[in-house]
Amino acid sequence: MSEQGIFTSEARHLGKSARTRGRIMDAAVSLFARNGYEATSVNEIARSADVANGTFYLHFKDKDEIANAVTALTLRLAADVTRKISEAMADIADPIERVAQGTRQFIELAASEPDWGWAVYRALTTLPRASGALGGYMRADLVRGAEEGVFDVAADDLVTVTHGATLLVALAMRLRGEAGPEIGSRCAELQLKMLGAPAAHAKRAAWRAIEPLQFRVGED
Amino acid sequence: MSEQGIFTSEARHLGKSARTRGRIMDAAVSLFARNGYEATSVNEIARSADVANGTFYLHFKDKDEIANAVTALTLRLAADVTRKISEAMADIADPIERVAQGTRQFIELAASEPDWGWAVYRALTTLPRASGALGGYMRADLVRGAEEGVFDVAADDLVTVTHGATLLVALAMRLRGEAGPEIGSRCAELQLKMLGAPAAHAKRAAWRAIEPLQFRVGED
Amino acid sequence: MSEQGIFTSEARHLGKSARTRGRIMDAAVSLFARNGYEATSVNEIARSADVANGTFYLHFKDKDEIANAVTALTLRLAADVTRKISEAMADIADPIERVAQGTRQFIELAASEPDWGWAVYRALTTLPRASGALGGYMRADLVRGAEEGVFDVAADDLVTVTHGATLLVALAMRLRGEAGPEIGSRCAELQLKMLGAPAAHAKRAAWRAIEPLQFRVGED
Amino acid sequence: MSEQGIFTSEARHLGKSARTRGRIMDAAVSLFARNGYEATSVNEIARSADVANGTFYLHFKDKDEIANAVTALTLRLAADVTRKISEAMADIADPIERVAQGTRQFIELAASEPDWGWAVYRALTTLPRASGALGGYMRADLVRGAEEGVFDVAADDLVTVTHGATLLVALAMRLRGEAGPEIGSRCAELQLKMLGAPAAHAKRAAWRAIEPLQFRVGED
DNA sequence: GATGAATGAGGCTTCATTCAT
DNA sequence: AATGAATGAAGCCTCATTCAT
Repeated sequence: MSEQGIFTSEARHLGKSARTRGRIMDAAVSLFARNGYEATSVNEIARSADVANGTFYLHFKDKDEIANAVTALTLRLAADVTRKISEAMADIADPIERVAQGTRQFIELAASEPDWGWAVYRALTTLPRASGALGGYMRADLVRGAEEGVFDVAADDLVTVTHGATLLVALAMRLRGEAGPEIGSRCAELQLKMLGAPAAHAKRAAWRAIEPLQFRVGED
Repeated sequence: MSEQGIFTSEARHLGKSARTRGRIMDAAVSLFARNGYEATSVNEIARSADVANGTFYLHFKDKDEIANAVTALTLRLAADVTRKISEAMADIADPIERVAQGTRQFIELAASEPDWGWAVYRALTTLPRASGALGGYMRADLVRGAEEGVFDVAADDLVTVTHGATLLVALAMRLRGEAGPEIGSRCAELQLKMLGAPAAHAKRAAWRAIEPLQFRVGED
Repeated sequence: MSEQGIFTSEARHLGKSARTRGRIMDAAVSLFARNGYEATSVNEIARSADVANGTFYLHFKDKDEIANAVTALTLRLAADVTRKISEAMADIADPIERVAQGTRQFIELAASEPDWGWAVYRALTTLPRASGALGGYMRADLVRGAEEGVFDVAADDLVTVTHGATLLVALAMRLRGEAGPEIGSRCAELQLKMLGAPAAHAKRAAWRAIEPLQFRVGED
Repeated sequence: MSEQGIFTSEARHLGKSARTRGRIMDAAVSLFARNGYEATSVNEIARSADVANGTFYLHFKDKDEIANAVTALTLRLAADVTRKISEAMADIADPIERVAQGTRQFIELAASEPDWGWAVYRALTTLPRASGALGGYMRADLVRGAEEGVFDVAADDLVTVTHGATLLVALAMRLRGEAGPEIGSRCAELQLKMLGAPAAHAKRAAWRAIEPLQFRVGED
């Protein structure tokens, strides 16, 4: 099971057709993330999914449709992940702690599932609008922090997108192997300072020991 | 002269061949920035540059080569710009003031030359390594600030790339018309807070009235 | 029963397999007539017949076979129709009256069953040899008329095919809705004049009131 | 020169590009006429024209465009031919003689240039509207005959289309080699009788010795 | 140097046909 | 008998690249 792709695993309880579709999606996610949409051919996806090229079109109307499907699923999984991270922090009220934990857990989760991590990275990087879909839970903490006066900026577009971009920079370094787990802490610290959180408090929250979450991406 | 593209103007003192090459580069920059590398065909570039398609290959070995040339020139021009911005601030010593001015001038310059702005955006966004090439002058201020103790973080990769990404977020909003000139100030403020500059000082520097620079991108 | 296709009804007393085959043929007739052989896909036929695409191949070796089967059945039904029209005119001896009635009844029958009408039109139009198969009963009247001296031309190929083509021109106009029931009379008049029948006699026969036949295409 | 296709010859004085286009058109005319539009592939056309498949698209936007071009040129040539036939009969006033000559000359001309003959046959057979484009000169004689009272039917749609269909039946037999030059006379006789011309006059006109026209299809 | 016609590999997509269930 | 997922050849078209002028 652990050898399966993120997206195949969603379909593992379903029929054969759904599993084939999942294999194709997995192949597409990986290729799109590695080479981009344009540079990835349908035949390449099919070959990588070990199906005939015609089979692709049994499951997707055209190349556009799989791109949309991949993006939608990527974002849905990302939203699931942020929701679960948020739920796991249900007992934490302090927005500073929440932002710090959220950023760090998200990065580590992505690091543990690099295909998905790159898919998220590419989706957020390529489709500017994607951040909106994902950012829900993340932005909630920024809004709350602003309301409570712990942050000194409103959670408008510039701030939320910059906040997200900061996370993505760290995420990419982590995925590329240019940084270890501490990058999450450093990134969180930058984010919190940018938001206007008190430096000492930010540092403490960002570097506090945390325990990794106990779920995997794509789990139901 | 003002009707010429950014890159043609570089070649205006050179021979006819160099001018043709410049026209092709200009066309490519604009098309790559607007539609991306894959979606831009060589014939389209040639047509847009008003040359026969075969002419393209007199000046560039293949499509890859022009992509590299475009990127290199984009980055060189970007470096020129940051150098000139830096020179224009020769009498400003305070790193906080320098970062604020640098960010704001860069964004406004890009806004006044959107083709170039998008080219820079795309280059920095697509090629992660590009930030290194560009960041030289910008990073110098981060380094100096760290040394002088005005900033509380070292200018390492995470910090400089995040610093750059923050600028890019604002730049994109400006180019898309989603924000006006004030976005530069807001962006600079976020950057400075992230770097650990005192909030009051940061705000003052970011919002101080400035006068636009008196040069154009691509001028020698 | 009246909702069934022309060809299904042929199979209504037979086993399930034959009925499925009939449904497939009905779908094919209609699609071939509407869109042509090449533009009609096997999957489309199967879908339109409400069977799985694989089922098609239980009943037909390949796409060619159903085309032949459809053509053969179309022509057989057309022959049935002309036979029945001929039988209904058993008490009419005058070849002029028989040609006039035959043409008019044929056109109106086709108009009342447009799917079949188009199938016949297409079969006769596409396959030049088809006219031979169909023309049996019609030609008989031409032959008899020539023998009796009411027509002044022998019923050779040119004459019979032209006779048929004349009918087809009128049939198409009728099916397209460009003409009403009177087109049968006008067509018959042209045919009879072409055959050399006396003009007055031809006109009288062509325009005499007739009563529609009391059977439906495909009835046994 | 006599080895060239009908359409190439139109381009023989033009540049290389026009000649290539002509070769492609010639190949397409022949293949469309032999196998039909759907059953003819672009690659087949290119191969038959001795060009690379990509070359096709230098000259035609898509397969549809060449079909239209072929049809348009076919009809234009057909109109040219009927015009020239009409001009060659400038000194003949009698509509009966004109119809007879027109039909016979048209068939013999087509027989002498079978590729063009088949193209015309297919165009008129496949595109019902095509007869309008072509029929101009032919219909003029029917109209005149009706006005002068030599024919007893008005030249409406049914009559003109049937008139044309009659010609096409004979044309096909001639092209298929199923009939010799006399088919023109026989066809013309049928047409004239259908139109109500006096039988003796019709026969005389249809069988009168004629001399073949002195021009070739596609000549300027 | 410049032109633009020509090339052919390769991409997207359809569809007749097969096969495991 | 029936299903419907899977196959892969083939069709349409684009485009990077070459070449004769």
